[in-house]
Amino acid sequence: MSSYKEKKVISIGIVSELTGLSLRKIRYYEERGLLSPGRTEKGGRKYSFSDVETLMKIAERREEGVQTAEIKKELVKDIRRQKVRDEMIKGQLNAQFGLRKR
Amino acid sequence: MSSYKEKKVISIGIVSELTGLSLRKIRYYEERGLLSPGRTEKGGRKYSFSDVETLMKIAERREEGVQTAEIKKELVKDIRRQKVRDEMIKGQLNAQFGLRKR
DNA sequence: TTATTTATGTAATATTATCTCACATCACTT
DNA sequence: AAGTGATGTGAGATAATATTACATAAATAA
Repeated sequence: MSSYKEKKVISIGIVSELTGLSLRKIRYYEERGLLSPGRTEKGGRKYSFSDVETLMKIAERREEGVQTAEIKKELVKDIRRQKVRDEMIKGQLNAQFGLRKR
Repeated sequence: MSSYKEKKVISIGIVSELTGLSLRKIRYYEERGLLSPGRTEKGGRKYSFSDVETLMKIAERREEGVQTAEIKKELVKDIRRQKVRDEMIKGQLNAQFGLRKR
């Protein structure tokens, strides 16, 4: 949940370096709803490593000519898939350890 | 090695929020050699989550009245211990998988 | 084809963040 | 008493980021 990967702590300049994307693009993808960074009190954007990964996926798909609206759908699907995966893992763990008498 | 935890991507303001330490303190501990953040091209400090954890250790020890010179020694020891642990894990993995014929 | 929309760049201006350096202070330690 | 350690605060300079607007080429739709 609150792993390092999900923590919103990276400023947009660093994200730009990490991804190779321009500030403009990063902000635009947000505008289109493909990701939602956190905000500092004064309005600064804060990204997680997970956001960075999302941006790299976006970049890849954009290079393939896919529009942001389409990419957005894909990302939503990704998230759903991830959720299912999480549930399965939780289920496995539960089956293994959760109900065990001791 | 280059895990999220070690990547230097967090600016000093966010580190301050995360740790509750003043900017002054964070810079001072660096001056005393207790940690070494990365730098951007223009001179901005960049910290990793690992650095943040180190700072929290420092804060704890400072509250206990321990001086920075002493804390520094402790941190060096911590690092050595961590190194030993890493080597052991590497050894285990190697014994399990490394030399196996296939 | 013409009109729209998408995706991006760029410029302007304002605000916020960070840097370094210096000076002050207070609590300890010599 | 003097020195050292730890921190606060202020000044001045530079860098980073925010928002808004205008421009535009390429893709899509009408």
